[in-house]
Parts: sequence; structure tokens; C-alpha cells
Amino acid sequence: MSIVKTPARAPRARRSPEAARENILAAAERLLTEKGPQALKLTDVAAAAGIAHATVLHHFGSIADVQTALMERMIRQLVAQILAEGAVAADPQGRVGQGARVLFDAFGDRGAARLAAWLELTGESRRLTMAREAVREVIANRLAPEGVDPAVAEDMVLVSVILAMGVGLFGRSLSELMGRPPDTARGLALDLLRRLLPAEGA
Amino acid sequence: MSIVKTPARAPRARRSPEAARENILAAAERLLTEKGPQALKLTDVAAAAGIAHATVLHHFGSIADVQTALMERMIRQLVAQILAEGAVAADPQGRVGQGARVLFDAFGDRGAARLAAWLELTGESRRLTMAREAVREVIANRLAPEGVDPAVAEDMVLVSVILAMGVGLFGRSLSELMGRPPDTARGLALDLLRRLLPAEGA
DNA sequence: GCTCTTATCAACAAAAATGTCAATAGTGAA
DNA sequence: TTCACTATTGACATTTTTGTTGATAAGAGC
Repeated sequence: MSIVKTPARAPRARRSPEAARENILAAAERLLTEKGPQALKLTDVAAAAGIAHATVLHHFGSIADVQTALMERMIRQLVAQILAEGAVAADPQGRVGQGARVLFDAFGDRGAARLAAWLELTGESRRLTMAREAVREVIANRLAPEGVDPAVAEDMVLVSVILAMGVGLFGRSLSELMGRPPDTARGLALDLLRRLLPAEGA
Repeated sequence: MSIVKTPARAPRARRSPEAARENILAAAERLLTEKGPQALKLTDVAAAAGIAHATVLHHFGSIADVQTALMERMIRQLVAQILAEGAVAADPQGRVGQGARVLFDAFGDRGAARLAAWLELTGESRRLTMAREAVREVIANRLAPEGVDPAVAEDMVLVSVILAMGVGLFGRSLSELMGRPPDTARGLALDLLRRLLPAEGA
């Protein structure tokens, strides 16, 4: 009669549903920023989260729902980051420069820019609805400079956001591609906005 | 005894290897611009090209090779488009404005900007090598303004390219997201460069 | 302790995507 | 016309990815 020693097994972790979802989404976000959207496979996300893939399905229903939840989470984080910046400068020019820096910071960490690109490439209307609301909220609460013609202010915000996303997504690669330090593009773009936007408001 | 009428069947097309590859890549490019990189599945590409998926494999070996070939084809097209522009203006400012417009045109059709984002998101070194050479070629042959400090010129090119890619990728969506005509961002960005770059060269 | 809920997981099943192969059929050359 | 070459294809096979199910176990409440 053989005596089989029960293999030592790590005790099964049991999280609250909220913690479990958070753990999964955090792992998914890591995968997204490190390997790109195509790496968000059910099995890979589960492995990155250290759980069985069935558990992922238990909490989200499908891998598509995981992706949607991740998008929404990242959009919320991005909005929060932009809105959480400190006191605002009094003069319009100061506000503009500050707003630009906030934008570049928000899209500076690779995740946010990649999120935007992912949204653009896949472009599903359901997800874009939330993005639209986020844009509205940020513009209304944080970026709209006072003392400037609203139409002009909108133009400034629009081009600033696009530049920030472009730098966030392509800045490092292109800088290095041209043999420059990785944050070269970021500095140049900030200079561009700092020097031009006040003139536009005048 | 049943008489089975042979079903009418379209005669089997037989292309030259070059034409077959071209047909497949054209279909893949359509898929990429319309549905995004994640739509480049073997079966879907074959269906879009109107052939059996085995034929795709016969010509390319694997779906990954199709994707690589498509990237290289699109990079070549992009470089050709940028280099093919007409006579260049004599003065540095004119050259700069012209170069910017060429860039915005090249990244204006959705495909090129999506290609760049795709490259960035997936980021494989093998593919990036070709992108690097393309960037070098374009800068050397077309975009480098004469009569300007080379270091400054490089800065101008770098920020211009990033802005052009940002506008190409996000411009339409963001413009409409803010309730403006779809080419609003493009116009604003061109204005931005037109007004700033000559000043930087001075 | 006991029970009840349910987060967790292994095993299985289904679907999707990719790849293999032998047969078929255009096409140019002999 | 005949033949050799090979682009093309349907059928099959393999791998990858996703989803299902029943059993297990962690923890909360009693």
C-alpha cells in the first residue's frame, strides 16, 4: 500500500468580490501597458493575476467584459488624476501652462496614452460614450481657462489634448528613434504650448 | 439513378505570385483601417481577399508574416508619399510649412496613423528596425530644412511628426467628441506649427 | 463548534484560429 | 496538344482561446 504524501499546497486565497475584481483589473492593466491590447487574453490575465481563468469568468462573465471594465477603470483614473492637481494659478497664462503640464503628466505614463490608442483603434460606440462624458467633465472642471473667449479656449484644449496624447504614445519611441533622450519630445511639446497658447488667448 | 447537375462554379482565378500577394495585402490594409489591428485574423483576411485561407498561407507562410509584410508595405507607401511631394519652397519658412502639410497629409488618411499606433502598441524590434530606417530616410531627404541649425531642425521635425501622428490618429474622434467639425484639429495643429516653427528657426 | 454562502479551481467542452496536405486546375512552354 | 509547374482549394488536424460545470474550501454569522 503506497502512502502518498499530499503535496504541499498554498492555501486558497479568498478575496471579497471587490478585491478580486480589483486584483484582476490591476493585472490586466499591467499586461496592457507592457505587452499591448492583444495580450489581454483570458488565460494570460488570469495567470498575471495568479488565479484560475475560471475565476476571472466568475467575476466578469467574459473576457470582453474584463476589457470594458478595464477601459472604464482607466478612464476614471485618468479623469481623477487630471482633476486632482493642486491649486490653480490666478492668471490665464499660468492656468494654461499648468493645464498643459497636467495633461502631459496624465498621458505621460504609458498606460493612459495606450488606452486612448486602444479606444481609437477598436472604437466601439458603447465605450466611447463614457470617454465622451469624461472629456466633458475634464474640460468643464479643470482645463477651461477663464478670461478667455470660450471658443478659443476650446481650440486650445483640443490641440493640447491631441499633442499630449501624441507625445504620450509616440514620444519616447520617436525621441529614441532620432537618437535623442527619451523625454526630448515631451519637453519640446511643452515648450511649444507654453510659448504659443498665451499668444492665442491674446 | 440520380442525375446531379454540377453546380455552376466561378472559374478559379490564378494570379501571379506578386499579384496574389498584392491582393492579400490590399485586403488586409482595408481590414486594418476599417476594423483595427485585431481584425487581422487569417480567416478574415482571406475572406476579404476573396480566396481560401490556405492560399494566404501558401504565399506568406503564416498570418504573422502577413502582418509584418503589411507593416513594411505601409511604411514604404508612407515614405513614398512624403518624398513624392512637388517642388520645395526656397525659403526656410516656406519649406517648413510645406513639410508640415506633407506630414499631415501623409498621416491624415486613417491608415498611416493607425499603422504607427499599431507599431507602437505591439512594438516588435524586428519591425521597428524598418521604421527607424524610414524615419531616417524621410528626415534626410525631405524634412530637414536648410539654413537652420541642424539641432533645431531636428527638434522641429520631431515635434511636427508627433503632432501629425496625434492628429491623424485622434484628430477626427476628438474633434467630434467636442462637437466640432471633424477636421478642426487638423487645422488648429497646422496653425500651431505654421506660427511657431519659423520663430524657432530665427 | 455548525451551517450557509460563494469564491475558487480542476477537468471538461466548445469554439475560434491557425496550420497541413493531397487533389485540382490555370497557364505558359515545349 | 501535351506537359510541367504551381496557384488554388476543400478537408482534415492541431493549437489556442474561451466558456461550462461540479466539487472544494474559506470565511462570515450563528
